Amino acid sequence: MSFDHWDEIRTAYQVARMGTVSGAAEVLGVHHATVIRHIDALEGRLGAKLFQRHARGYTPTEAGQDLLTVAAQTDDQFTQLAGRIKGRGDEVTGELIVTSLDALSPLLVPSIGEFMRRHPDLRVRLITDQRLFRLEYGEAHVAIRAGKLPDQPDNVVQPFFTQTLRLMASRDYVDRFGTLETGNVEDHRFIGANEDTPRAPYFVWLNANVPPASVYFRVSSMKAAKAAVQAGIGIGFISDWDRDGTDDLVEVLPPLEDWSAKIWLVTHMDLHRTAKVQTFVRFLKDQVKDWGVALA
Amino acid sequence: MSFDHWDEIRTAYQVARMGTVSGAAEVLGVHHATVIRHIDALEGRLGAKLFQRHARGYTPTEAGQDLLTVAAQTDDQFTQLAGRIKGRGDEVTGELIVTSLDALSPLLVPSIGEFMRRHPDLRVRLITDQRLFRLEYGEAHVAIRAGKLPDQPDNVVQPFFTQTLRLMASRDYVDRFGTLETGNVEDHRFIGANEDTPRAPYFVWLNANVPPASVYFRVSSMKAAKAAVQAGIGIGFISDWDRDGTDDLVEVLPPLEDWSAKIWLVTHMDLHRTAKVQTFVRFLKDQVKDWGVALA
DNA sequence: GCAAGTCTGTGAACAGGTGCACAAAGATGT
DNA sequence: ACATCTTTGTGCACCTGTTCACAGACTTGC
Repeated sequence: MSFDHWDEIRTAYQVARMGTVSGAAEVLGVHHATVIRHIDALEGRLGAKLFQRHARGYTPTEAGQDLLTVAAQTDDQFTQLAGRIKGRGDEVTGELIVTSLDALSPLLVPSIGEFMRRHPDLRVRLITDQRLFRLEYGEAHVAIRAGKLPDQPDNVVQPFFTQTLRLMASRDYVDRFGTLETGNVEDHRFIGANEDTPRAPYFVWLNANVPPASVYFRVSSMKAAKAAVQAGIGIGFISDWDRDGTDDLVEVLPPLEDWSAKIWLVTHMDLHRTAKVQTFVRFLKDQVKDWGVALA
Repeated sequence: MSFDHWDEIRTAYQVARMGTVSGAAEVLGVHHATVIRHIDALEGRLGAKLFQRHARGYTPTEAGQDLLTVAAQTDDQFTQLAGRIKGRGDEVTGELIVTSLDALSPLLVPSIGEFMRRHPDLRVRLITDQRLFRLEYGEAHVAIRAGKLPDQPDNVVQPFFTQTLRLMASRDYVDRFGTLETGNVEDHRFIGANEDTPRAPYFVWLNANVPPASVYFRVSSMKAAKAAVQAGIGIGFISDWDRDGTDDLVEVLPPLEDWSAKIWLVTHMDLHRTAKVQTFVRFLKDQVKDWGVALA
């Protein structure tokens, strides 16, 4: 159906360009006997003469000239392709796919915006989905993951920062129920997670230390949890970096070690070395300082 | 500068198309180990990863997708090229270059016109030049030659027809000088060739049998010779097929064997088998019957 | 959850292609 | 007209790249 040996076309192309087998052989860096054999094989395969042989060299026939023009285009496109691929490693363009926890979006998105301002040719796709996106299938370039250190062999994992949380309630709630320091756990109303076996360490702590009966409100996102706390529904976890509209809230217990969650920056081994991923990862780790969170 | 191994791009193309090394190997008709080595070599040469390897196969990276689109175009163009080259052998299109003696143009051109009417896609270039065009350099597809049988090894030569000539003069001339049958050669006025050593057999005969003093008019073309005869300048050769405006001329001597010139149809070995050349040559030999000339 | 199937990956035997040396033929320059 | 140079063409030794066989890892169906 389609051609079997593209190299032979390349050889024939150089012969047509140079006009001689010897010249083509020198350009191609092979012996002239090889060139002759390539041409013979190609002609045999096509069932048509591509060149007229004479003592001064090879002159292309009609078919040979046709091949010349086609192969010239191909050569052009391949050189351009090679240039693009080689060059692409050094520039930050194209698409960057980042998968992250939705909870971190308020933190992450402004930083990504700043990154895009520095690299105008970059298109970004931020995926915050329940399901785990697999870097090895090329579904994402960079993943921001929480929890235990992933042990995927092809992934290069580096610590991003440590997310510490504050257990808070509204001033209104404290007026009615007091803080945890003053009262019993059983007398309080907690905001928990929908999942029975949550992976977040603070919810693990909650499951372990708070009876289910005291959990009056269960949510799926940190955003909902924060809103619930602000509404005075109960005691809930709020990220330490989330200072927006938390002035009216009070900490009902000093932070515990058990609540802190390590956040990891994960890239695929193959993509980690590329400039696009590298600069993005470095930029993100720089931003951490401005976020006012604990470094990992 | 440009790519060294086009076959590797072809391999990578199939891998990108199929998604797996094994699938590509089957399509390419090689072992899958070969495919892996090609990809590895190509990636090493480009300095960039083209695919992400995982247990379900190879998924192309950004660079791999770029290669996919480029190589798809290439594959298309190569298949089209092969189709054109293979098909070209069966059809009579493109350009047909014929080199001939200018003297035969009045005979040849109408026939070529008829041939072109049968093959509308054919463009023809008729070269009637002093210098000999060399078929082995692809300068012409078909050559019409006179004289001795050429012995070029790569040329396939076949007899076309035998050009016989008539030695004629105007009625007016005969009234003044008589014919050759009635008078001496020395008393006549001949029309000869400019060249000292003419290749045409009838001029060779003229040189041998007519003293230079009797040659009063020398020309470079048969057309000029005919005009000279018609003007009553002297005795000259006119092709036997040339009946146009020769009614007022009289033959001053019956045709001799020495005057006849064999006309050859010459093609290059490589091109002789092609349908374009074949049909043209056959058509020409058919036309000979209508020309009213002696078959060779 | 286990087994079958599919995929990638790698070291060793093998073979097809490559390079080499030499020959022949035509072109070129003196 | 001769010698020199360039070019194509070919048989043989060698080496690169291919095939083969096997292993390992993951996916998938039962």
